[in-house]
Amino acid sequence: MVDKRVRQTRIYEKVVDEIKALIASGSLRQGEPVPPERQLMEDLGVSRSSLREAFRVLELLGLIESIPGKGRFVRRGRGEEGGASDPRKLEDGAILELMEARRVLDPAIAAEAARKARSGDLTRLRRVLSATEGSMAVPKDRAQADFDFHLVLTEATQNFVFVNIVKMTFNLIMATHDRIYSLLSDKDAFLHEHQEIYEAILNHDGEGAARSSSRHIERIYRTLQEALALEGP
Amino acid sequence: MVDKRVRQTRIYEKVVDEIKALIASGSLRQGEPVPPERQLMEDLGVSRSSLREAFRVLELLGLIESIPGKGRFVRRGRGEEGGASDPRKLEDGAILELMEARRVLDPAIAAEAARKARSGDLTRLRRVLSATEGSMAVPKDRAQADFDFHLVLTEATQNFVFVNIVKMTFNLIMATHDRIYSLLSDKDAFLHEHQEIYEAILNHDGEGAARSSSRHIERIYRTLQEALALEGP
DNA sequence: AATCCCAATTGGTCGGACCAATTGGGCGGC
DNA sequence: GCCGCCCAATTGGTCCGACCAATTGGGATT
Repeated sequence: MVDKRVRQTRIYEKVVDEIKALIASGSLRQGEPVPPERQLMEDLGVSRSSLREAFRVLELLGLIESIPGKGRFVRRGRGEEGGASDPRKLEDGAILELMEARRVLDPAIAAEAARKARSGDLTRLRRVLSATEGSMAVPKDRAQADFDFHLVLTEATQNFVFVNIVKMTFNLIMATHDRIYSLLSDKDAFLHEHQEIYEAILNHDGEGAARSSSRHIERIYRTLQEALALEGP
Repeated sequence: MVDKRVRQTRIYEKVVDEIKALIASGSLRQGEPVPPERQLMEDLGVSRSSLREAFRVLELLGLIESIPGKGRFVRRGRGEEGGASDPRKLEDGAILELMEARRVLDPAIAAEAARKARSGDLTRLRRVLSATEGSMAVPKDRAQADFDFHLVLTEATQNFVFVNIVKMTFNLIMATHDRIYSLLSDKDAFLHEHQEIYEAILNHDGEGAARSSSRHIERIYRTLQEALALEGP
């Protein structure tokens, strides 16, 4: 009998969701302090350890900031200094921050990959491209395809720092902001742009790869910006 | 005199980088189990709590999988299944790779910081600069000063992805290669370049900040290249 | 030989303790 | 009365010890 057991939910995951819900509902507003650990233990009925593991995650997601001796604070969203912004904007802000980082990174990585790629890397890129042509219907598959392509691309740079960074950012995207790929529905554009990047790399054209990659991420960025603006209250 | 330390690195962050280094160096291979918590506590000399917070992060980054009752395992990356994963030692090559990543990142971060910095960020930058003027004698202090400056600079971008990236890459430097800073002895150049970046940010001059940052990192890159070449075989 | 059972191992959770940084209020000096 | 210093309370960071649940492997039983 195959073991179908689903992974049990850890307590810290529940806490993460509860805090995220508190932020989304407006109970915790941007810049405001989160109740201290010792009080939350009581309110949520969990131990301090679980609480702290949850906050480690929330920090990494860019939702919470911890300051020893002071407290934890809901991070301020983008730009909007003036008060009363939609609480929902916080997670949206995190998504846009992710994309802004990629606007810088992706073209540079593509250029470096074009310079450094070996034949084995090209083969693997080709394989990823053809493998994902048919499997981009569901948002989850699009996310996976995008991740696969960019990871293989990054590994072609043979720079472990880039690889670490890409793994990290994409995992952040896929772990918690899977909403992104339901907003990005144009699979043909995805495939075509990836193809374009691949061809530039095939020709060892660093500048071309950077340009294609830049167009790719700029389109995604604009699309997300518009989609998130539309969703507003 | 007050301790000028601007920021202390959390223990779990160091653990995260040590584990990442173990994976990158090939000491821990994909699919293989990570040593159990109770043994790692001893090996790394940290408490189980810090260890567990580190693994929460490594899980979120997709590097580790935890299975209760069994153990923790290095997750298989999607790009590199074909075996032959050339695990390189984290040595001189890694230093240069780190610097190549910074050649791309630092100017972009400086430019973004120039656009986004608020008065509080400028104050903190000034404080870091003046605090480190006198404390760059020992290599370890130079490393700390460089880290502090770049971290505060990055936090001025108010982009948590950049902050995460910088924390990780710099911690990687300091954990495994404080040797870098014994090769970089020109403390006046360091200070002057940091000062220059600061002034560009003060004027909200994105392009200027990027140029200064680029000069800074290029000098470091060249210096390291020469130093490592001299040390060579 | 096959099966069952139990003890050891491992991650998950809890509670308590202490440290370091920050903060705010009260006390003392002016 | 005002200013400044100091201390106690608060808060996150770290460590330690304990117990639970799931898994595993080997030995005892059948």
